[in-house]
Amino acid sequence: MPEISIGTLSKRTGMAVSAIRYYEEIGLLRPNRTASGQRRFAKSDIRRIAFVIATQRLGFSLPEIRSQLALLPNNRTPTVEDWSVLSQHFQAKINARIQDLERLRDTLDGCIGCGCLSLKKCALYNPNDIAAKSGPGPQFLLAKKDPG
Amino acid sequence: MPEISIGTLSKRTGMAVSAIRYYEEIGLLRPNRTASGQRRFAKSDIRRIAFVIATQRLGFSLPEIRSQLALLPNNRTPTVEDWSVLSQHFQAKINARIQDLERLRDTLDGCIGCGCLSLKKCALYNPNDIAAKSGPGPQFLLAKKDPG
DNA sequence: CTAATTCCTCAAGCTAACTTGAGATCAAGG
DNA sequence: CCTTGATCTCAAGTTAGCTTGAGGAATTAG
Repeated sequence: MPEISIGTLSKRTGMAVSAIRYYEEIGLLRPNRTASGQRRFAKSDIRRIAFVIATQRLGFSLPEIRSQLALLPNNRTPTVEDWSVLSQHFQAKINARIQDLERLRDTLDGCIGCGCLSLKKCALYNPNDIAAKSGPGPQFLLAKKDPG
Repeated sequence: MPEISIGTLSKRTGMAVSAIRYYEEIGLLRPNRTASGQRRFAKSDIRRIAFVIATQRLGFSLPEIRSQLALLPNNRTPTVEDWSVLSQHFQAKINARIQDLERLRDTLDGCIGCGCLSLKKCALYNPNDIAAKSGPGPQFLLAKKDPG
């Protein structure tokens, strides 16, 4: 059996069936269909979902991830080489994000701690100082810890 | 006049009036009221909102931020010293987050790039390697966090 | 063959962090 | 005094990333 059912894919990845169907809906996955209409996924979709999980945890949105996955060849099963290319992309993004945080950390004391919370000059409110990610809500969807 | 209106607060912080009202609703701000019911904010609420904006950009949720702001004295206007305490708290959290990202970056090549995307041993999917997050993503796979 | 399981679609619901709109009141300027 | 603009409350809408439920069909185990 070269192709797997949605339930199998769900068990292999830990991703809920409903989520997988949603991923198809937004174009992250493109399964085949049996004559009766059931989805049949390639085994390489396991890795595809794994990649989605991983990069989501890094704070990337599904549209962003989709555009990255679009770099994979769609006429054949992606090779290790193919995945490596995507890896490079995200390495760069992680590095940029680390630098943002470091700069932020270095200016925090001289910003929140001092009297400079004037909203004019403070580095914390200057959009250029932090990776400009569009959209409402929290800009950094990084791992969150306890509310302390 | 020692106290300011919601419109003034909005202009000073760049925060929408509707957002300020929402912040009151969830307990981030506790303005007084005039006899006719209009909100009157302390000038120190400008800094309070500034703090919310800054820490939100770091990826903290409003409940988390509220729990931090609760450390401020509520019987008097917070001093630079008071704010500095909060600053320390967030410095530690930023450092932890930077470390998470660095570990992630260091394992990414040996994870996405290689053949280890087996979901079993890969560091990217090991919850212990990354602080559990809330929000988007498969819920059961990612441990729920305390809601502040 | 029957029963249990899995799968299908479509619609609606959920959470966070707000925004928008309706309808009414309040405050300030001329 | 009257008009304009600011403010009020309350309800519903928005976006992302899903989950849940209804109602029905297909597949699999016994």
